[in-house]
Amino acid sequence: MQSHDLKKLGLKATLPRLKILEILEDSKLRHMSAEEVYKALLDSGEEIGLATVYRVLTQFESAGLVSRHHFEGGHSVFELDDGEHHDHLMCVKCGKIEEFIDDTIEDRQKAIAKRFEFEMTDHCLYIYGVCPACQSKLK
Amino acid sequence: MQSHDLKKLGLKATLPRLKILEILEDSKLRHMSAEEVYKALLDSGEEIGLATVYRVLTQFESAGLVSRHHFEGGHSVFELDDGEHHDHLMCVKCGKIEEFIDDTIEDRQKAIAKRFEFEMTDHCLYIYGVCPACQSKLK
DNA sequence: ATGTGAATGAGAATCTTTTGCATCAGCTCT
DNA sequence: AGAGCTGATGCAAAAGATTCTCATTCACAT
Ligand SMILES: [Mn+2]
Ligand SMILES: [Mn+2]
Ligand SMILES: [Zn+2]
Ligand SMILES: [Zn+2]
Repeated sequence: MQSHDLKKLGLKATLPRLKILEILEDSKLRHMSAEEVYKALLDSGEEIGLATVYRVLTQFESAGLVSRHHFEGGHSVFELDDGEHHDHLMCVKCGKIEEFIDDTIEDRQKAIAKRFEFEMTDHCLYIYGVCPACQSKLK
Repeated sequence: MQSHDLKKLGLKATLPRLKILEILEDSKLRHMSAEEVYKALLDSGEEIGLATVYRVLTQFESAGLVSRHHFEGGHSVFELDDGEHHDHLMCVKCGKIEEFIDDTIEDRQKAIAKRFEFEMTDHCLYIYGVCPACQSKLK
């Protein structure tokens, strides 16, 4: 992501915005809370306020650059949005997240929205469980 | 729900617990926030603290009497759990909620969990959209 | 009826997210 | 490059949701 990409979206290419994008692109965590982004910025030597992190992430969400999820527990996590929808599978023990898409499920969702005459705007599916690694640990 | 049902679950049949169950059973809202339960209690003349409402709802969740959902926005809403799983369709304009189950989707979810070797513990699907009533209003 | 441990109420505390406001920094136009 | 306008930032305060602390009360087995 380059500064002129931000400008195309009507957002000034400020240092906090560029750094936050950089964190989201480079972090091994694909899904980060605002706090995690904030800490990663500190670790990389940037003094950017937490309020700015929240503001920027929300702006990025509006611009379609990132998507926000509410996993069990309720608070927000963010990930870069490449335009391709996907759903999530999360380990309730260690928090590991797997991503998937299933066209059959996507189709059924559309059919259900149609049946209730809803104009679907969004949807999300979360599967929770215990990942292979955590299953082994429990034994 | 009777007091001996609570006792079976290892919960004393206290007035707050019985009243909260009553609210959940009688309210026309099937999905209520803790705050909404609290207000409903006040309206019905019960002086029950908000902290108790939170505690009791959490206990009921652990006991399997109610289930908790995090719709978009993140905070908790509760509903009586009759043991039958279902998913949700929510209007982003007015908050109206429709419930549904789709066996095809349920099967696909199991298959996905299996593919990733997760032991599935739970899952939830939220479809967001604009309900028929709100579509008309917008015109 | 009594005793004991569990449950409650009130408020303080915590956690996450948002907001107000003074200051600062991109960006556009010389 | 410089000036000015406007939006962006930092900090601290505020807000909203939920949990915790602790003194008091209550449910229920005895
Ligand atoms: Mn993802
Ligand atoms: Mn429901
Ligand atoms: Zn795990
Ligand atoms: Zn509606």
